[in-house]
Amino acid sequence: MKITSKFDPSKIEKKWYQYYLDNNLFDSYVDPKKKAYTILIPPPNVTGALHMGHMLNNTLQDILIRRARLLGYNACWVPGTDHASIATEAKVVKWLEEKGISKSNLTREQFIDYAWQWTKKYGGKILDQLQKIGCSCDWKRTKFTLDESLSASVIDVFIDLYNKGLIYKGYRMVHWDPQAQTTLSDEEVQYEEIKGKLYYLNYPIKGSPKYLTIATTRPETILGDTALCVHPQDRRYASFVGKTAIVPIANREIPIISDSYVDKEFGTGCLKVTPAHDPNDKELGEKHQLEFLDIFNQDGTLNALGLHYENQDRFVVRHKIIEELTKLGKLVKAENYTTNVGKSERTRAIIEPKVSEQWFLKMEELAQPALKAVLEEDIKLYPKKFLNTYKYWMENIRDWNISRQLWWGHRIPVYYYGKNKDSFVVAKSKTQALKKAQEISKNPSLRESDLTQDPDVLDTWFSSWLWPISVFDGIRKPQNPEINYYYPTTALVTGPDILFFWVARMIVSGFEFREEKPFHNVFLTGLVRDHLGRKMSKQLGNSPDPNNLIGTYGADGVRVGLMLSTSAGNDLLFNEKLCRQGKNFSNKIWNAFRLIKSWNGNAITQPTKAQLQALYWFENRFFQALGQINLAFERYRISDALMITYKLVWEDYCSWFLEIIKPKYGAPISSEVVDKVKELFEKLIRIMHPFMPFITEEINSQLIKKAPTLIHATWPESAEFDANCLDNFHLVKQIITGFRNLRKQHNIPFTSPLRVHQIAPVASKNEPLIYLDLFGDCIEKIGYLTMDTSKPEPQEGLTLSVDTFRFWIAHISNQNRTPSPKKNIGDSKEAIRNYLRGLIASSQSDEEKHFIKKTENEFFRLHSFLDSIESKLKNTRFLENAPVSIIKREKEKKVDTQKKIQQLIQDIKEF
RNA sequence: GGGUACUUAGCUCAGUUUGGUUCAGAGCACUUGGUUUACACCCAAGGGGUCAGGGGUUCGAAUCCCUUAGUACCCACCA
Repeated sequence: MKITSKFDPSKIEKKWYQYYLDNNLFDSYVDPKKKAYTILIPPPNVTGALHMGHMLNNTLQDILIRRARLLGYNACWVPGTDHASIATEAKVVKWLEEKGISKSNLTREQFIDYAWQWTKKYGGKILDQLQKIGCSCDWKRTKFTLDESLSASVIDVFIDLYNKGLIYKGYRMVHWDPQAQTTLSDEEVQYEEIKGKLYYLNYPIKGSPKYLTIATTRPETILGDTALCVHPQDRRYASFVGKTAIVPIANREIPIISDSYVDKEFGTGCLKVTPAHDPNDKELGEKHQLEFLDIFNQDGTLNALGLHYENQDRFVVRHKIIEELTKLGKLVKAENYTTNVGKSERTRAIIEPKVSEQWFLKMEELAQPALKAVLEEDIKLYPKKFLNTYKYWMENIRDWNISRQLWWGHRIPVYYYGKNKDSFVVAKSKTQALKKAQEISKNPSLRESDLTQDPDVLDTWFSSWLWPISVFDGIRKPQNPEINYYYPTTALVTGPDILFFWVARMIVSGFEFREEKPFHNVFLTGLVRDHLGRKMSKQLGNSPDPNNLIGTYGADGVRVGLMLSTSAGNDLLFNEKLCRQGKNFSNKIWNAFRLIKSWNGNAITQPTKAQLQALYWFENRFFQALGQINLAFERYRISDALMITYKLVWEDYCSWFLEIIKPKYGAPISSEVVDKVKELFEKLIRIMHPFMPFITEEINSQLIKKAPTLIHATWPESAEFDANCLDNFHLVKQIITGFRNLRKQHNIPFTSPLRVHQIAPVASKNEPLIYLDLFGDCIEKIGYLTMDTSKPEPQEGLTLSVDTFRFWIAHISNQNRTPSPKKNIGDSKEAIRNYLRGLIASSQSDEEKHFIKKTENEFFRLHSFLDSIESKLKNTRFLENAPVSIIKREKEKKVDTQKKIQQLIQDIKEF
């Protein structure tokens, strides 16, 4: 591959992903010798297209799984998709409509057939997209919730729970989605504030000229009214209780009852009761044994009870009925009113509360172990703040409505054999059902054709709550080695929006069917929002296309961009700029690689002191950072781990370390140094690999090849580090930065940029502790800073070469004004001050005086800066803790630094 | 209506468990200077914050307590 300065990720991404697949590198097999690290993908909807939320989730999972692999675990990431009954069925219906086929003209079998066609054609695309961002799933294990084994598990579980008496059939006020024509669970309903009207209507009283006024937001439901209700202590209405009111339009007679449920303050204090269409009214209705009048068809139009409004939509009727009531003089007034209206999460249709017959799962008992496990932190939630919400929900859990009036999904294994609603059996198959039915009904002449299976399917979550068990076929085969090995899984990574839908229920099922938690850790990511804080949605069009992102920034770049902004558990305000940062980082790494690769080390050249020093320092810095990274991973603070890595690589490795190591152009470099530099780089590559699998893999293949691929590599081992050395280097940085700052302030022009070419502190007390050649090629122009601690006596400040000082002056003024005196005026502060005063005294103009004064200030500023760090530096010994081998070589190669400095000073003088 | 959090630099967020050696931090953005031979997708330097407002406890508060304001999420939904 041709090396270019700009890193082009597209080719290597394809190349490496294909290589991984061809060599089955993501596969995992039961291996008792290794510890398992298991992650199950939260199965995306089979209809789904990859969106930013998936990108975030799955990148996190991939980072965890790749790191686990490096740590030597048997890492297993199981992918798969969810059949998502409502969402998929809706899509299939739409697809068929486009083809001119109506669902109502199809038999169930035909429809299911089409649904499978659709699924096979368009479904599961999302898994291909996951491959593009580098997800290292064990693709051979890919599961679908409608797979045979998973479906069979669902049916087994239904039967089991039914036999335990936990599943029952009941009439409930359910959320009815008139568009999808199915019930929804509480969780599938979203409330929205809608501006509507509160209508005040008069109900005549039978046998009296008086009337009662009620307030309602839903006037169309008056046709289903079966009572009026007032508060028992409400004196205004006491005389009405027990009388009969007449429903306008319908002219039906209904009782006037009293119940303390009614709020005297709201509206008129008089409530119309519609038991079939309001959850609270339903309770009132049951309590007072009122009639239930269901006035709606399944599609939200009115039925025969709607009289002349039959077959008209509920919202159309609302307007018409108000017109009619106005004509009849029953409408008192209409106030503007804001009300919360429930909408279907899937179809956005306004929910109709409806009493209907449904299957339920009793939850209270089941929830107990699941509650306990989380409260006792047997299962850990990250971040912890979700614990309270979880607790509250589990303590107030309601029975789970598990039936859905759809075709796409797991059909409820209930078979009716008689006309009576209770004449049913629960069985795995029709054949078995027949046997049972024959036994129970004591009617051996029953035939299969006499059996009708319940038309409903199960809630999608009723299959996905078994996911951790059923992907390893642990429901049907509890002793399956697979499930015993991989279960409980290590971590679950998902969004907090499905904490109850899914996470809580998986915990419940885990304890119920395996008596063991399904996972150790739950990592809840934030929701992905745009940079304005809005949710990403198709309507807003603010969700970037992942494919484009990958194309523009590379998979590694996008991964880094996403991870940079995911502080644990907070929503993520996604900004494409972050991907650019990720891409820039890739490029930086690539160029560091190019630099290192270009070095041809030779055995003759000796390492410089600065190089040895830098090697020693960076190694320690690496281990410091590694410890921090490991800790961040343990706490699931992935973005922290990445940021530490990012700074380690960019700042420490590239900006400081490589700049010190780098020889002057064309100068030789010791092969020993090159080897060590590569070795350190290779360590960095390994810790970067989980974040940026592709670029690291490519570099590994070109540079070191220690392991055939990074899938085979190991995570670097932790080690103690020399904190003292890090402190010392920090000081060196401060000095250098200080000088750069001064240079910048004085706008001193340089023909070449400022670099640190030498940092050569040495061990012996008899040598200058540190000297900095700050200016590389421009050495003759600037000179040196020396800090000479060879003198036993404590010094006043640091020794600064006067020639250096002169040079400063020269440059601060301008090129023409190089000071003439070349005599040594002494290095002490006093001497310099005297010298300056002399200059001021003899200066010709005010301008020059001013200039010198200014220079003096600057000089002493520099001086006090150096003073401030001098005390710290005095006792610093950079090599004190260096490995013996380095010290040895250091001694062998010892240069008389002082001599060298004097030589250089001499050079400057001559200049 | 009930509950849980949150408010720190222009932006996104660490730091609050256990008050004091990270106490005012990071990344990005910004300003200035710079094409050198890894990288301008770059290098170097710099500016920026009464830690939401107010009060209290303390020798000492971003951190603990009270209070006000604002924001987010969860739960329940009143006709």
